[in-house]
Amino acid sequence: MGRESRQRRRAPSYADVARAAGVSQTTVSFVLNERTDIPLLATTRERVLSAARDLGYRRNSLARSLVHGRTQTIGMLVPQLDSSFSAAIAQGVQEGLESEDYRVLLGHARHDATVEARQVELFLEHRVDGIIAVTDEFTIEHLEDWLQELLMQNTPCVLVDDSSFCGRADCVVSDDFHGVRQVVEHLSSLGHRRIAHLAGGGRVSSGRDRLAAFQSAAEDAGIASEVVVVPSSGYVLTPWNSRVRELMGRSPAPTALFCANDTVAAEALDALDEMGIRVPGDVSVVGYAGFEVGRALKLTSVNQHPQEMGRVAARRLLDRIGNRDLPPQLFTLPVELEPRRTSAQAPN
Amino acid sequence: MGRESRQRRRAPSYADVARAAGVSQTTVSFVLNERTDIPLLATTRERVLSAARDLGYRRNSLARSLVHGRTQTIGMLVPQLDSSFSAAIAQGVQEGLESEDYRVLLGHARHDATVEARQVELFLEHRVDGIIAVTDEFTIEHLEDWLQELLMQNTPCVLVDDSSFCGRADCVVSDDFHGVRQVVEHLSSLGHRRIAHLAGGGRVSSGRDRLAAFQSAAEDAGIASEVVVVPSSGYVLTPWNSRVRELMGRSPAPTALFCANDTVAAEALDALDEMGIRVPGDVSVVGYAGFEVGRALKLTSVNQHPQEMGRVAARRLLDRIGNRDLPPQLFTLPVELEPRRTSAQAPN
DNA sequence: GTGAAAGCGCTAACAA
DNA sequence: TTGTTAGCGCTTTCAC
Repeated sequence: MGRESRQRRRAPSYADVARAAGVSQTTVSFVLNERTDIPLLATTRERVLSAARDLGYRRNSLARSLVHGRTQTIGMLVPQLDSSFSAAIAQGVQEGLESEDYRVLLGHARHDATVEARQVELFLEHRVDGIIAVTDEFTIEHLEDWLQELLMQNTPCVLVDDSSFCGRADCVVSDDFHGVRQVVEHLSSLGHRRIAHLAGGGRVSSGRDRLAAFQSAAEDAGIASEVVVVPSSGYVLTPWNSRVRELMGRSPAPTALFCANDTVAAEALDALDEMGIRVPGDVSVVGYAGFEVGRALKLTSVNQHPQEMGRVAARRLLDRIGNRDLPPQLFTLPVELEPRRTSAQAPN
Repeated sequence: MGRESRQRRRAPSYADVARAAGVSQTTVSFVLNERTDIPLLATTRERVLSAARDLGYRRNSLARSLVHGRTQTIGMLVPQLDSSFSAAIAQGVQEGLESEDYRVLLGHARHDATVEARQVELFLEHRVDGIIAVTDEFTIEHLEDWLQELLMQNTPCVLVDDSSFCGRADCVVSDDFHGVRQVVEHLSSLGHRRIAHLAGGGRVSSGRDRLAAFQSAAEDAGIASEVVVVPSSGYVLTPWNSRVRELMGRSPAPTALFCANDTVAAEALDALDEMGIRVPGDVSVVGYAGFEVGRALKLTSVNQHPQEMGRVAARRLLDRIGNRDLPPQLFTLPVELEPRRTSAQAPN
């Protein structure tokens, strides 16, 4: 048990197996890859297999990839993992890939465009077969920089949660238009007219889409003149608490708050609680795209299906890897309003 | 623009750069790897660099890894990503790796031991430099199968969230002993004696530790004879709702519920709400290790730091990759009770 | 200062 | 039915 024994010894290679079985490397390759197109003596097959087993042979996918020019690996870029949204997408991607044997390289951009670009670079150095990128409000403006290059060199690529590039790359998004519309119709049918929309960021397409959908739905409901939009603060964290206080101090105050996402909704609920305003008695609150949080708070909210988005993205990426000439496509996944406890008939 | 142009053309290699610069591949290698130990004419350096730039050369890490016998890649095994716990660990791992340029291969076991083993196999075929595995109640019994092999071949490996193997492998866990103790002391200091513990699974070490800690803390608080432990159902989803109903129907009923995790706590809150029992007026509820959910519900709970666990695991793995002879170590990270709105003075 | 050549572990023509 | 050989893109020893 000298120091040697603690080193990881070189893993056995075809050469070792070949020597042990008394055949050539080619034969080893044929046997271990189960090449049915090649006729092989059952006895040689056996000899090779048992030699491989005895030596504890394990295929080396690096060498394989080098030869094939294909890594059976995709890169998955996420803005952050500790958000249930990205995490669910990541989970869906893995599920979509599961049947094929594909590996996933994970790149975590932590909302930083430089890190993001570096991760893409690492993916490319690794010669991934394709990339799935979950877009991010904070880096979307720099997406073009690297996406451009991917498209030029025709590297398969699917963008999730933003449709800005839908003519040039595959995109998978939620149907925010109908999601928002359902919210407005829900509130409107409960008699709400003074609806305030605490809006998300306008940089990512989903933010813009939701805002546009809100306004269009308000018009169709004939309440466009009474709704109010509270924009987010752009690059700094929005102080929703004070916004809500200001909003509810108006007269007439809104009877419903439609929040851009469930985190905002949670903050709004806190503010209302502090002000002694009852939900849904005095004011209704609707969230958007929350998972655990929305459910835990029994928040009326729009359910998105991030896991499904991930699955769709993965399937599409595989298709595109198979045929790089597919035209770019936009996948719009349905969402649905789930009324829970925070919305009710408008007061008065 | 024939079909050719749509194919991904072979990426430029050293051979191409060498030809363009009129030097040998060796020189290209020296220049592009910034080998300061090799004396090189500034002019050749320039020629090589500009040729590389012109051709859009990008290093091929597969080939590199093959030569070096090192991939600068680690495998990260998670039971599932759509739980904020694993996701936060994953995030921490990435952060811990960030300074070095390491890649992360993601393996998602979806609570299935077969899938898990397969992912480990994929990691090994990819010749990862090490593995970080987040343990899982549902597969822990089969962990031994593959861990054994990793240890034998001395592949660096760090286990997160279970200490069962702490003598044989590096483990990173939360200090559940003190976490639970803080809960019992908190409740006890509020006058609670009849505390019910809705326990987690006993398969993973953290489950067992929490239970043991609960009982020991109850003894120290002199309330051991009054506490009650409600075990989970083992392999099926525990119907906590009915358990809580049964529990609160007893006489005397407990005045505090200590839940194994925040999801259980959320279910308990629902059940209590349905029964018209007020929290924390009639009964206090304490959760454990929740993040978004616990915070959103304003649940008194014990905060763990999964992100920090991931960081520690990553640092340790890097250390061990650097020196495989380190003795296995157990890292126990602090946790702290955060009293929020669901715990209060015991009634009467 | 720079290059030729061998080799990392595998695959695939082409021979035999 | 199996072996020989070249080559994937890179690093490195050893010459020049």
